[in-house]
Amino acid sequence: MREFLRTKGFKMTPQRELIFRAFFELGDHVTVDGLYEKVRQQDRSIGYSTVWRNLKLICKVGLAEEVNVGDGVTRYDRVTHIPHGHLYCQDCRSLTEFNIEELVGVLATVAEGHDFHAESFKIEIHGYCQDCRAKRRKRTMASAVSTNNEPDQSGPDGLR
Amino acid sequence: MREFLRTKGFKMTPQRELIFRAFFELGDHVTVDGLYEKVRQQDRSIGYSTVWRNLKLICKVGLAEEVNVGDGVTRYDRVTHIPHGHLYCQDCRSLTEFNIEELVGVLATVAEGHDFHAESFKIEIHGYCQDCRAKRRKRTMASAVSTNNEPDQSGPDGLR
DNA sequence: CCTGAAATTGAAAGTCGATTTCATTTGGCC
DNA sequence: GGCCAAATGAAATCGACTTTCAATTTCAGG
Repeated sequence: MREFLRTKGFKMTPQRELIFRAFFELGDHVTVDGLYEKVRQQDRSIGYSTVWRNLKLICKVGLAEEVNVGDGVTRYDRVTHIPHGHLYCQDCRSLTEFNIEELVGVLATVAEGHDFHAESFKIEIHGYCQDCRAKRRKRTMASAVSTNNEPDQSGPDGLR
Repeated sequence: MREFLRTKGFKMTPQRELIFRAFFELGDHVTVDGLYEKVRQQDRSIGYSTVWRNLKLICKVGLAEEVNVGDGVTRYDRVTHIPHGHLYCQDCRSLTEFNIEELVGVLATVAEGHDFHAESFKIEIHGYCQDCRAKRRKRTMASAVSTNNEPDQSGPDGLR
């Protein structure tokens, strides 16, 4: 790794070493905060910005890429070269991957048809995962008439 | 419209009237700033938060939905019921729609296979539109050896 | 082993769009 | 008309980044 970075003009530091290691241990869909937490367990002195910068660096050297499902938090995936989409649970915010090799062909055709130069494809299915549905059922069950947990039936100005 | 809102417990106001009208005139992919600009041309006294709240309201009553391509700005689309994906130009940030009726079936199957309750599908093709590619070619052409416009070949710490 | 330029780090400050607060002003049903 | 919840506008706040800056560290070369 040190060697790999050196060839790209970057130096290795203890912090970087730790951050890279932690990133690959955590696997996919890592958030800056998540990685920061993890890294801090080993070294309380590492700053948030250092973690952030190194996550960006990992992307820059091509080992990861940002994933943005539109919930305001950027996640980082290891680059795999196997095109995949994401199942995004709107409840627990977890991501699950699924293969989309058969779909990229269709999308490539669509792009072509619009004289658009495609760089990447993004496919997401938003909804509720098995676990959260189960929890929700239980919760609703428990509170018979209940304090509504669900759909935003709030009145005017009850935006949000 | 007034009637439609009333049944949902909302009142009509001159500002709301204006904002709703402007939203439907602008068409798809409207941003808060964009709508604010438009609305302000008619009434300089309307505040940004009023525009924002009404855009949210339009979503709440089911007439629009948020579109988030991960560039930090939320756009609003009129709800159509015709499933569509977006071609997103990374240069000019424009959105173009394309039909995905044939793909939702595949995605529904994927979700099922993961015991995931799908609520919505999101399909995006990120890349460069025809126009921007043309402009880019011209620009590159003009500056022979040039000041590089392209790929981030910046050195260390040149994150961004 | 030294050196010095360049890269890196950590804390703090700054961005920027989204969202909320709050005092005040309506809208619409009696 | 009068009431009261809903709506508005300005300003403050939030939160996830992103940058700044002074101090520290790395490592290519002597």
